[in-house]
Amino acid sequence: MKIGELAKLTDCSVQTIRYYEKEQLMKSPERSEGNFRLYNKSSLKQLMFIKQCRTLDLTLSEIRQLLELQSSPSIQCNSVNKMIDSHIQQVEQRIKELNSLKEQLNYLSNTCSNNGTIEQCGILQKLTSDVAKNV
Amino acid sequence: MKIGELAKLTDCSVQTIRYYEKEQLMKSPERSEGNFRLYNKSSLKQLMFIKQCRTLDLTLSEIRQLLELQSSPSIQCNSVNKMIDSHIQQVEQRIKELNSLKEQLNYLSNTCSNNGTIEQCGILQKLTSDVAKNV
DNA sequence: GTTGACTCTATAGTTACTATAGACTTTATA
DNA sequence: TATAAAGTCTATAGTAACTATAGAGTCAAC
Ligand SMILES: [Zn+2]
Ligand SMILES: [Zn+2]
Ligand SMILES: [Zn+2]
Ligand SMILES: [Zn+2]
Repeated sequence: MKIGELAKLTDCSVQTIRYYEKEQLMKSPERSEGNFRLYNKSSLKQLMFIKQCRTLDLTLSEIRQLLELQSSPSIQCNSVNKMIDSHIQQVEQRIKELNSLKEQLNYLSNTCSNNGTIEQCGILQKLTSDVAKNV
Repeated sequence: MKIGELAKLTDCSVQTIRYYEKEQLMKSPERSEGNFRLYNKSSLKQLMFIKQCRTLDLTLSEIRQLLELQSSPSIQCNSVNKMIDSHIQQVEQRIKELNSLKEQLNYLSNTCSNNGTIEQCGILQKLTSDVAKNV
């Protein structure tokens, strides 16, 4: 199949597929006589694996590592574990941050009566006075 | 004060301050005879305001809008409100996403006994079989 | 008068794409 | 068969918000 079909099947953009190839996440496929990329089922699997990893927010570099590991099936897998666990921690950390952010934003939002002028706006006043506090 | 002192006071990097100036978030300060930037208390306030907004994850473009609004104190403030409320929604959305991500990652993590080989690794198997499922 | 710390501008790199431009190939239609 | 449309090719630049570097100039102290 040509790149456009692969793109549709995987819900990736054509450019993204070419990008993954350039970044060595996808093997360079064969080419047709007219120099078009030709993919097969194995390419499809490869790309779906990458996509799956991306939905888990693994970086391209981490995915590259996983792909490398897969090519040495008899070594220990604890590095895979470490990677996933460190991700979980990062995600947890980010959730904490965002929850605190949400609180702050809600607090700010409540200080605005929503029918006054910029000058009277509690949000801007709060943003400015927090500044003063911090200095 | 010179840029290094401002950087220390605000816990920003020198490059970031210059970057904010280039991006028109900070006014271009006066210069010394030797062409060094010279800042005052007002610059300090400005930068702290920006920093405060950044900790709330406002984009530089949004901060620029806020700064512009502040210079017309008598217009309505509802646009400020809209901006903040739309942020809150985005943050909530992201928290949801991350929670679901965390679940998936935890599930993956549990499928690894942590003392086998790559070939036996439940994580990689799961990542690959999820792929198959999606196709 | 020279060392060292600081500053200056301009430029490139980061991440994971996305969006062009300009040329070529293939498919569909008249 | 001619041509138009759709798809593909490479190469390059843009995105956000910085960060890092090179190479040169400034300033204070010893
Ligand atoms: Zn990671
Ligand atoms: Zn308001
Ligand atoms: Zn926003
Ligand atoms: Zn494992």
